[in-house]
Amino acid sequence: MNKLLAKLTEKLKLAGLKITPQRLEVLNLFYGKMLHPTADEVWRKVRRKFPAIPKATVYNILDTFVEKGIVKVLIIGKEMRFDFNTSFHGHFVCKKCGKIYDVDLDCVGLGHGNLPELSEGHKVEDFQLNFFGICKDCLKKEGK
Amino acid sequence: MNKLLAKLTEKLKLAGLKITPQRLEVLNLFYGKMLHPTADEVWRKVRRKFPAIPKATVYNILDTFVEKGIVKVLIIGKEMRFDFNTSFHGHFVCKKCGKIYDVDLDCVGLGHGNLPELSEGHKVEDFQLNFFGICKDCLKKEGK
DNA sequence: TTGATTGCAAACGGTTTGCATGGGA
DNA sequence: TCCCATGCAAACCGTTTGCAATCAA
Repeated sequence: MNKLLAKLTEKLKLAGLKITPQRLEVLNLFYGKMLHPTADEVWRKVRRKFPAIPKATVYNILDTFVEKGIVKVLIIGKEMRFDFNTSFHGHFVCKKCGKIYDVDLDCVGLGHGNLPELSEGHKVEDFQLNFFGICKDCLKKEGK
Repeated sequence: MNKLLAKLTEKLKLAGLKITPQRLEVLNLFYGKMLHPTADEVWRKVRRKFPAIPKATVYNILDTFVEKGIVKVLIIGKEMRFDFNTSFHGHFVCKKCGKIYDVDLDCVGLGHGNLPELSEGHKVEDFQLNFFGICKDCLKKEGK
């Protein structure tokens, strides 16, 4: 656990950010976990340790992280979410249970930072790919 | 031009919607054109013909069209936009000029309604793919 | 005529802003 | 000490809601 904190502290230092308990807590709660929280969800969890923390501060922390490339913004439906996994990957959103999964993009040739050539001639630097459908677990429950 | 109006009228009838001048005007302004307006942009254009139309009515019309499958919702950055081209295609957003282009997805095997098999086992029914980078026109201007 | 659609105003909620206070380097 | 970050309150703005008036069928 101390090892984790040391790692997260290092993460902040590398980004040129000051080490604050609030920032460490946000990282501690979500870093390396494949969750995709909204700002509100982050706020609710952080409040367990900092009951009086304003939502604006959480937005502040998250915005800073996005700016420094520690997290990525993710728009699912009409919601802004935060992705603490910054590697190249896609997302699958289950229409039934609403869960969001990370998905590997080798199947469409977009894995590991591989960028496509578009026939239109634009220079691609980044992309966001969201799939929608029924997830593995919900398929099982349906018995199909 | 009358022929176009007839076609748009037919479009509404097929969707089981009443023919109103406001709905026809929205379609007339955007149907078949590869634009990706925000609700505000639609409102501004419709106001030229209906100066007193409230924004809520435009939202109403657009929501109805989405429900009936005449247009698709598109979230680019943090903005909700409307896509009057409902065929399977992706979007390219230029970081320089902000323009949004439709792009063909054959290059990643996702053209013409072709859906991928994900290794994770989820059943894909739909997807949304946005590319970000520098567009053809801006590349030219940069002389690269 | 009748229910759907429009016009209008007010509410709503997630996000942003401004500024005083406090804490890390 | 000096900023940067936090805490707090209020503003902001795109979107939604409720309801009366109007219009297409």
